Amino acid sequence: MARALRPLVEGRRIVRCRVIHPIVVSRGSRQSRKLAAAQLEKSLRGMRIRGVERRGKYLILVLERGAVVLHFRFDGQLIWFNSKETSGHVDVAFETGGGTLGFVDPRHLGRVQYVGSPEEVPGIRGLGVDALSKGFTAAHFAELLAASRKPVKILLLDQSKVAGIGNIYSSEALWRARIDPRRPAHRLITVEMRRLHKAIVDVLQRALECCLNPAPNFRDPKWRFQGLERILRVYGREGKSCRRCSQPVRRIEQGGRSTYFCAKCQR
DNA sequence: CCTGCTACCTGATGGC
DNA sequence: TGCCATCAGGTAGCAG
Repeated sequence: MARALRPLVEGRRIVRCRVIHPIVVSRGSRQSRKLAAAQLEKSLRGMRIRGVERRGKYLILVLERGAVVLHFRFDGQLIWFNSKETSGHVDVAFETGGGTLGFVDPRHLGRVQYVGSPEEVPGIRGLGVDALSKGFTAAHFAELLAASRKPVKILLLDQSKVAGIGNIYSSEALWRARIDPRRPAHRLITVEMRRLHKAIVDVLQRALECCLNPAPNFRDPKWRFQGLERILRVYGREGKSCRRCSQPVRRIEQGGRSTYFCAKCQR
């Protein structure tokens, strides 16, 4: 998202910001939502967008002064349109001279906020090492695993340990590394930790390549990252045969979320 | 401090 | 067709 968005918005000035559904700017009362919405609109008026950054699953529009922090949760997305008319389900519209960026989230679980610095957002301050950064080394990862008794799948989802791995890629990485998602993290042996580390990096990089070509078309109001299914080996394949050993893929619940794995070749 | 559970929202899907 | 239950790529806040 950050890479695709950069050429579209970098250097542009936000002429006006309109909050259409205040629920995405605050989870407080109706009153406090309205207040937060008004403050966001006021803070962004006339502000130039210097750059676009990503931290874990947060997207950040870096402004001349302060920043807009976006989180998409399950369904949030961005679209770009030319008119000022907000068609469809736009929650927040950022109008620039050359077009409007819309934050769209029909379920309203996503968040949009203006901050002086991204570090003010607790979720960002608390992020662990980013899975796509140089700091994510096998050695560091091994230390994290060794320090936790949680099931390894649950640990992978903990953004305060490693930032950027979600429910799909945690299942995918464990399948690639042939590790049972239920195993306590600290019980993995060194070669398994290294295998899992490589699997995480590989699966995220493949997904990234997939998402960048074809690049998302923000002008299509119902665009989605395409072709991700092509790289998925287990996620969502309950009952279908394992791509490695033909055993049926199982779905279990861990921490209230679905995990997919093969009980035969993941040990 | 850590851990596990639930609320937050709405739309799509599948069984009956 | 309509109705109901279930599921969804995530995180914050709470209790223990």
